[in-house]
Amino acid sequence: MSPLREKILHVATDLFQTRGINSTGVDTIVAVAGTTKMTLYKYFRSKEDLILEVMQKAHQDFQSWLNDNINRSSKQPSEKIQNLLDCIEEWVTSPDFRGMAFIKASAEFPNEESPIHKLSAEQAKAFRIYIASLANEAGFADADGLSLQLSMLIEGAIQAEQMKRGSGAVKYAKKAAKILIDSTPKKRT
Amino acid sequence: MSPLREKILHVATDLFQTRGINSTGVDTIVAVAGTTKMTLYKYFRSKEDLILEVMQKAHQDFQSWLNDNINRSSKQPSEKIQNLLDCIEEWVTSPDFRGMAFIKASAEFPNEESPIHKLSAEQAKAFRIYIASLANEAGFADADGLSLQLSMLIEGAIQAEQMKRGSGAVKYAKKAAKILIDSTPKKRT
DNA sequence: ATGAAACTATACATATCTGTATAAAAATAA
DNA sequence: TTATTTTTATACAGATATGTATAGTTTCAT
Repeated sequence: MSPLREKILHVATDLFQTRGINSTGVDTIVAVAGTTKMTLYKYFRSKEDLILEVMQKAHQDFQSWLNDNINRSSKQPSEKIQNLLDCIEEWVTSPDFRGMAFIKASAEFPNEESPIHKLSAEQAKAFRIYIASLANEAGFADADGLSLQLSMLIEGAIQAEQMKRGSGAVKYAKKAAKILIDSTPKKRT
Repeated sequence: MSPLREKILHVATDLFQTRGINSTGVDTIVAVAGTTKMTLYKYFRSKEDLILEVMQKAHQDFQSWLNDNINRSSKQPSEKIQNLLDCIEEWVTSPDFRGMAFIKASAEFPNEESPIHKLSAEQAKAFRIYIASLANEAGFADADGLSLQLSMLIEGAIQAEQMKRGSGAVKYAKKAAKILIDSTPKKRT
C-alpha cells in the first residue's frame, strides 16, 4: 500500500483521538501528514470514508493486540478470561492510551442512521462477542451475561481513566471482575 | 428568569443530546427555539457559555432526580445503595433517555485544557462522590472502592444502552452490582 | 530519454460556523 | 402617549469546513 496513504491514515488516527473527529479538518490532516488535499482525496473518497477506515483499522489493531496478548500469556481457557483484565490494564495505563475509538465516535455521531454510529455499534458488539467466546471456552454457563458484565466494567474503566489519567480505576475494575468471575456458575459437565 | 432564555436552554439541551454538541450550530438552536441569534447572544456570552450552562443544568437536574428518587423509595441507608441501580434502570429505560451528558461532552472535547472537558471531569467526580456517600452511610469499609466499581458498572451500562436501545444491559448490571455489594465488607463497629 | 503515474501548489466554489452591526417592530411601563 | 426595553429581521464580517479544477513538478520504469 502507498506509504502516503498509510501516513494519512496514521495521522488521522492520532488527530481524531487527541482533538476529536469533528474538530479535525482535512486541511489539518494533510498539513501534519506533509501532503495535500488532492492526494488525500485520491485515496479516500470523502472525509467520512477516511473516518470509517480509521475506525476499522483501530478496531482491528486493538483486537489483534488483545487476542495475541491473551493467547501468549495464558494457554488454558480458564486463565484467559482472568488475563483479560490484565491486558486491559496494560493497554489503559500505557502512555499513548487515548480512549476507546468506537465509544468516542458514537458520542460524536449520535444519529443512529449515521454510518459512523452504525460502525461504532458493530464494533462494540464484536468486542462483547469476543469476550463471550472467552467466557464460553472457560466453561461458564451464562457466557453472554458474564461477557456483558465484564464489558460494562471495562468500558466504564476506560471512561474513568480517559477522563482522569492515573485514576487507578482499572485496579478496582480488576477486583470487581475477579469477584464476578468467581461467583458465576460453570456449565454442567 | 426570562422565558426565552429558558426556551433556548431547553432547546439546546435537547439538540446537543440528539445531534451532538459540535454538530449543532447556534442558527439551528435559535430556529428551533423560535428566536434569533441576537437574543441568544444577549443571554449567553458565547456558544461555549451556553454549552457549560446546559451541562450544569443537566447535571443538577439528574442529581436532584436521582437523590429524590432514592430517598423517596427507601429510608434505610443500607437500602439506598441497593436502590441506586433500580433508579438508574428507570432512567436508562425511559423513552427520552439519550445518554449521560458529561460522558458525551468529554468525548467531543478531549482536550484537557478545554473548560468543557474540565466540567465533564468535575461532574464525573461529583457523581462518584455521591455514590461514595451512599456507600459510606450504608457502612461499607472501602466506600470509595465500591463507589468506583459501581460507577464504572453504571457508566458502562449507560454506554451499552445508549448504543443499542433495549439491550437489557442494565439488568445484568444490576445483578453484578448486587454481587459486588454483597461481597464488600462492612466497617467494624 | 521519453512517457506514465504520482504528487504538489494554488486557487476556487460552496457551504457553514460564530459573532456583530444596524434598524425596524413589538411589548411594557410611566 | 411617551419613553424604555425587549425582540426581531437582516445583512454582514471573518473564519473554517469539505471538496474540486487546473497546471506544474517530481518520480520512476522502460
